[in-house]
Amino acid sequence: MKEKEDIGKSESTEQKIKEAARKVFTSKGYAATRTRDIAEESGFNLALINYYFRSKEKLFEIIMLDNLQLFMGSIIGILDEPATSLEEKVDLLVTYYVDMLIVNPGIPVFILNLVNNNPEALKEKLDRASLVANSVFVKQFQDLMKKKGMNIHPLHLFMNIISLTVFPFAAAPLIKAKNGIDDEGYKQLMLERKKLIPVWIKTMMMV
Amino acid sequence: MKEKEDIGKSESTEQKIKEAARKVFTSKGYAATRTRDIAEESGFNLALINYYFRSKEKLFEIIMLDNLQLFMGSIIGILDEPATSLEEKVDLLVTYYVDMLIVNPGIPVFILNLVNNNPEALKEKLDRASLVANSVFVKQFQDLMKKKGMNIHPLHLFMNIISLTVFPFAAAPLIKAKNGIDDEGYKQLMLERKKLIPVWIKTMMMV
DNA sequence: ACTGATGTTAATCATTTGATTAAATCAATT
DNA sequence: AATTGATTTAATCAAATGATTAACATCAGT
Repeated sequence: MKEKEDIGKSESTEQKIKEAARKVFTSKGYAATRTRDIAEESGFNLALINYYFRSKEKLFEIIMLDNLQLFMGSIIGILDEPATSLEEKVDLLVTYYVDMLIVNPGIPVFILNLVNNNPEALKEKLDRASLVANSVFVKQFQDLMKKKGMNIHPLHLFMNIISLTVFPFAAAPLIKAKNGIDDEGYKQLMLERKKLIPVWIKTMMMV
Repeated sequence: MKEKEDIGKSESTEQKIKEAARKVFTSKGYAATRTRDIAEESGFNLALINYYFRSKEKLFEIIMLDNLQLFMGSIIGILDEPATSLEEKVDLLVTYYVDMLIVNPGIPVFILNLVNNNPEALKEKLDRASLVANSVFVKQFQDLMKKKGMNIHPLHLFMNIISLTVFPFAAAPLIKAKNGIDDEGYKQLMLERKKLIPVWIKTMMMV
């Protein structure tokens, strides 16, 4: 039969095209990438990308799901784990994002574009999990708030963690340019933040 | 090619086209907007946008400069003011951004795209001011650090303020969708943050 | 070697899209 | 009313772009 899902198959070409697509789509977004860009980046002919993937849109969908998984896939697992403390969860979140974004710096802007221009396309992709609202993470934070006699919306805590961690990657080119910092220097700043952000979060929200 | 720079001329139409362009460019970005979109949004014919502005690119440049001004124009003035204290500067920054972004929620993603896809186009626009590095703001923070016996890079302070303030606007559609919050509810959250962020910043960085 | 399936390419098509042109309309001035 | 210049439009062009086609190449199984 056909069976393309077999074993080694043509891993090579299809994978190379997908890699090229990932690179171009992630850095330039859907509208600005030409299928010819992907062809060139992959080193193959234009028609090949339509041979393996049916269309530009289909190929984009695949890359989009990959990137979504990268950006949101690990959150639920961390937030809903009963065995870790609130502080450990903060550490895990920040560590995951910093390490992942150092390797994939284009993800934040890609996701933000997606979210702002394709709100309906996202709905189906992420409505299955209530995520933050009913998580162990939120319960732990609410317990802490009660104990401390404070009253901060859990969403603020979550927003603060993600903001402090993700935004500096999204704005990296601007901050680097205006402060004359090179790639390596900026990476060091981000690694510094990996240690600092959990401390800051604890200081600011948990007294 | 006569004198179009004359007097009152047709304020109306030109301004309407610019408004339409601002709206479409800001929400969809350069590549995804068709000049026909702008024509439709403005209610005028396609050819009009080329009659008033020479080309799509020229028109975009104008909108881009407006948005850049909106996003960065007020920072220097705040950071370099000798008459305000460090804490007052934090208040002013957060207040400016929250109020401005409630009215212009599309600005952050627009700027982030610009910065990530047109790094060279930005260079000339913002190299004239060292901005953060030599500002009164940084000096005041360094004085504080010395007094407290601490040692945090001033860039972290600046990043933290902007991250906490701006990111929740960039990610708004995602956060709203996942938490079932409507526009008005989200606006209230942001107004809450306007008060909270300065408190948090002081707590986390100034002990 | 032959055959058929799979992989790859150059050439081409149809549509979209930024831009131009020429004509029509309008407003102010004579 | 006629003239003139500014504004606005419909029609069209040329280039870019996503997709298709048809021919060619490669290779596994016979």
